[in-house]
Amino acid sequence: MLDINLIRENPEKVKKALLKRMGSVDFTELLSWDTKRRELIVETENMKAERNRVSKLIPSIKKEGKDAGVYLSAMKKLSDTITERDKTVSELDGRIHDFMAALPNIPADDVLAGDKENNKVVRIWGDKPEFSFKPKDHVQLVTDLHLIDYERGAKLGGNGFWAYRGNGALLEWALLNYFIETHISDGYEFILPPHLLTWNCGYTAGQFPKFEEDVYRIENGEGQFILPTAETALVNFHRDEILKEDELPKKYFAFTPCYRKEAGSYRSDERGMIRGHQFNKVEMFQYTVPEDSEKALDELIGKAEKLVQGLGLHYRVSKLAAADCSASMGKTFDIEIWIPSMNIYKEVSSASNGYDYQARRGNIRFRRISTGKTEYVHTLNASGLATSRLLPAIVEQLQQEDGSIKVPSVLKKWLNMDTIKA
RNA sequence: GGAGAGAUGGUCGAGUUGGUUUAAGGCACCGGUCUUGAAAACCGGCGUAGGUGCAAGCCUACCCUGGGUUCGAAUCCCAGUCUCUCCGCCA
Repeated sequence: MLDINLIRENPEKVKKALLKRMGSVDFTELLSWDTKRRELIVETENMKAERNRVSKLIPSIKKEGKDAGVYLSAMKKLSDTITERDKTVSELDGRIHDFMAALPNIPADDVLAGDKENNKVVRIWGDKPEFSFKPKDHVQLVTDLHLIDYERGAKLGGNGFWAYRGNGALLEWALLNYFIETHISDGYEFILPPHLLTWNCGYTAGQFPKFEEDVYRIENGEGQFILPTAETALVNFHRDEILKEDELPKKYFAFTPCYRKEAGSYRSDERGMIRGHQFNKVEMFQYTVPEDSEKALDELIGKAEKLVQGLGLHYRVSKLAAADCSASMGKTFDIEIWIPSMNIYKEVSSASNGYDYQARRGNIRFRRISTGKTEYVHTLNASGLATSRLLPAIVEQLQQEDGSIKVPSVLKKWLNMDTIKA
């Protein structure tokens, strides 16, 4: 949610910024609703003040034994008018709210306009592995090595699901442990949240109402949906709270599977486990004071990169153009990992600064010590990491001529073998 | 799933036969006086939001949520949510 004051005071500036990510922006109607609303509020509040004043007089009039009938009927009439005007105000409130709730975040000044094609590679780490033999693709590798069972996964969950088995499950579990251990030692608090969330959680995160179709909803539940990312849970952890300035930043991470409908997605060219309806992810999250959020974003990207580096995998970092960022986010960097067989870099982490956008939706504030006033916090999230693209990258980048996979040394604590063999 | 109890500002808590409570009071917290410093004591401040005003301020709303009754609702009525206790069922 944007601050409507920004639009009142400088509609052109906001419009210009939003046009970096949207086709068209028009505040004319919004501003007329807003003006009308404020006029009506002044009117009705004056009436309410009058009603309060007179109502307070009535007991003493009665006490004196006089007849208050004149006042009663006048106030009855006034109350009816107030009720009617209040209805109009709340209708306007609703319209304004719906309009505001549908607006995405304002892209940061240094974020380029346009969609994917304007994403900028800002860093490259390592080199594309060269093979002295004919490398296999990950679908073949994980199948040959019995790491992933696609057929039985689809038998159980339908198209877009797979099952980890044997060493594949161990490898997955080792990766998650590696992430978790790293985050704990960096001072992040481990959260295991509910996987079923209420509608409000989706709203605060900025996924609802616009992207309700992207999540699975529980048909016979109490209106919950299954989380598409742990971000949705973590951003709601402090919803409707006023935090203390000196307890910020709050640093959390969570492990959950992520469930996504991926309706209308480009699955056809993405074999294997590049895009599924369920994947595992460890998610980092920070609540910060506004002036520290850029620094926090750097920290999050750095942490995600360090995890990939630890695995010894070639990747690059891209700064996303405005329209490629999620609606709630003002700035996003993706860490993209090299998938040799596809000749392409695929996202394994997305690190974003939401600024105060989610905080406004979720009413998440802190009290500034120097002023005693409340302000909205900034919220940031970053995957650390998602495994569904990582595992293909690992098996493809670290495959050897005999078809086995070299196990990264950071994982040996949990996966006690040098290579994964058939 | 059943029964009971409850929900008031950061926290505890008064108010619940509707109208001198404009939500008392304690604690915590902040500022000040005193002190070499601290504590204690004393003085003052101290919920959130919307509107209006250059400002001081003023007005309005909010006592779990949403409706309703009334000139007037923390207080009465209806529906719901959550928490606690107990019982049942279940991994």
